[in-house]
Amino acid sequence: MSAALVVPAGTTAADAVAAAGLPQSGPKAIVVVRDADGRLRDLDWSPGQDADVEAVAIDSPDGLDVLRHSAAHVLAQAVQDIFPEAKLGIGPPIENGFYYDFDVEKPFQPDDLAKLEKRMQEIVKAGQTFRRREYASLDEARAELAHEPYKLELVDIKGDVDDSEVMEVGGGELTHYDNLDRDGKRVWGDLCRGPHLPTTRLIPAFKLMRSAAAYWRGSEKNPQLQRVYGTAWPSRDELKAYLNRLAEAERRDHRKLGTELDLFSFPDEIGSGLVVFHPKGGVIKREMEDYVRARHIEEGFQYVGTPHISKEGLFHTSGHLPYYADTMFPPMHMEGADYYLKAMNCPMHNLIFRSRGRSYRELPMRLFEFGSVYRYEKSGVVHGLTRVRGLTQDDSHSYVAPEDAPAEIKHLLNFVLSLLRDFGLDDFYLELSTRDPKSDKFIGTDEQWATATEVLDRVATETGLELVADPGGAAFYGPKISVQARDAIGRTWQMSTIQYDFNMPARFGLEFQAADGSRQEPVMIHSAKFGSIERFFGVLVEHYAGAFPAWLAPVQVVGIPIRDDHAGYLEEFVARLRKEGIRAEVDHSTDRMQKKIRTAQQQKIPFMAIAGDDDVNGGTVSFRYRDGSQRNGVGLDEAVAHVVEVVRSRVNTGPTAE
RNA sequence: GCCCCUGUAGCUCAGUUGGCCAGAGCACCUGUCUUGUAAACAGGAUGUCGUCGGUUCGAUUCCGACCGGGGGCUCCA
Repeated sequence: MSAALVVPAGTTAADAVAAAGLPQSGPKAIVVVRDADGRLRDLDWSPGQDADVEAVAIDSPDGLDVLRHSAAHVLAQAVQDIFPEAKLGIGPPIENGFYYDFDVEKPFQPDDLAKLEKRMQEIVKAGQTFRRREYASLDEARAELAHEPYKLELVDIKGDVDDSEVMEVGGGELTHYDNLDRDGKRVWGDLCRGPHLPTTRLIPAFKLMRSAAAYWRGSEKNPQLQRVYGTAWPSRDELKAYLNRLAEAERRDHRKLGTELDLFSFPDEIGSGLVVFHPKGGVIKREMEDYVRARHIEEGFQYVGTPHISKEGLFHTSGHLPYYADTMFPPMHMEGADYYLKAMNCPMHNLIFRSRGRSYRELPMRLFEFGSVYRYEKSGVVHGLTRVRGLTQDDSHSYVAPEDAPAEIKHLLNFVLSLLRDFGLDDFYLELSTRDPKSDKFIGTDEQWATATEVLDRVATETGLELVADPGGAAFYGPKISVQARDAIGRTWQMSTIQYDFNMPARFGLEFQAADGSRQEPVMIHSAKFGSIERFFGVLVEHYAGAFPAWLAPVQVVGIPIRDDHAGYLEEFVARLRKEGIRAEVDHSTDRMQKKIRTAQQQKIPFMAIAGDDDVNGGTVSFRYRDGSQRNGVGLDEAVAHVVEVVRSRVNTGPTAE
């Protein structure tokens, strides 16, 4: 981990690290130190007076950033070696790796990456030293960087880019890092605030991953640069482990599993981002919906239904149209009116609330439906089930008296967490999205935002879950809490959202009659539990790698006869299961039994029920589970009860004989 | 929307430096075999090589546009 050190005046941090006997190479190497002000310093830093510092190892979060940013420099050097005309953009560390942006004549091709990687290996092997150098003045920097237009731009705006992504400038001074070869000759250099590894040789394992275009400084008004992504790790084993994680994620890809398990497809004839569910996917989707619908009703929601299109006036009233017209499908003209496909359900629920006078006795009023909405997502962002153009929201709106809003939000938050747990996700954190006071995108008064944000913050904090701030991430009409869930391999997905809305009730003129006879405006709380059924479906496919819990599995039991003449016996068993609502079938294909087992394994069916002469004679079946474990010779009554028990319990693990 | 890559059988993928009938494995169909826990054997059918246009004696191959897919950027009520 980290160790406290003193760097005596006039000596270097490296001297102190060596004197303390800390590792200077290997997977725990100390690569920089943190000074008393929390600032990271290179190992060749030499303080003017004795300094207390903390040694930072390459495998710590800061150490990894230093490693990866140094690898980005090596990449940039390799690019300018091979493509001397390339102009440098920025090259920060990111999660698990780094990137560097370049302005080049021709975009990089896959073989270019191989060449660059090879050149990087040479640079790493050469053991170049990174050396910090401070510019005496802005003009000196400008003169030296005259041939690097993007760097020049950073020098000129250095005041307002002091953030984690722009490593080039910041910290109140302007510095440069030179790469020196073993003879001390300068071979390359880059504007950079640092810090860096002492030498390139401390980059133990890296790999270039891909290239892609990226807008300069993140704005689509700017030119696109070519970005090269790479990854770097303190050891070869960690690199290998990271690549294995990526391979595992690829194996779980819901688009691939969706085809293999015959769950859904995106027919070209329908259009990009529009999914059709096949029978097996339909079973899972229906189980999800049935369960969620039942749970909503238990929790006091009323199931409603609304159409897919509406005249445009409704979306003017709601305020959506001015903000989101370009992400809605264009209108259809009919009978002198413009009809829009709906992109959100709340306006229609408001109309249900407003359809007659409401009493305080009806509150909280909770309207819920699976509402199909259509959004014209840009062509470049449509992605499997996680980003589609037609989706079904499990959308609810709670109308409450303002003083009851905190209790309602708490109720909703507990509800969504319990629902997610029911589906096997149980590792969460919360995000609180608030408005950006500098943006004019948000409507409502400061007081309204303050009240709403305070309520959400308080309720979120009370859950005891980790709470992450997301400034500027709010919807235009109010702040929101979102629930982020970690899946089986540690990736996080934004699932549920809960939004406090003080705006739409006023726009729709919603009111209820209070106990004292006065008319009052309710607060509206939007909540989606899964966000979209399609997206949650995709997340579940990846979370379970296609091996759904028994209660969700499209086929729960497959009967496998040893010989054809055992099939009739299994048909009787399967008929008993079906009577209990179990999705069971017998494999009547001409394959041999081993092949049928293989097929059932590949289809990830939870229960295989095998029967041959022994089982028929004994009045039993033999279970083989998805994990390969077996329970042989189980009596038919017990076998039926066993399957029914596992399915009805909705357990999300197993089944197994273990 | 922008940049790059990509589109050959239901799936995974070869292939054609422009030329007779375009290939493999799996899946599918037929037959033989009748089998105790992840692939029996033999035979068979399968494609307007994404679409439209251009170049050419000739295009699945080269060029262009469009459509779909992938990776990013931007965006995400």
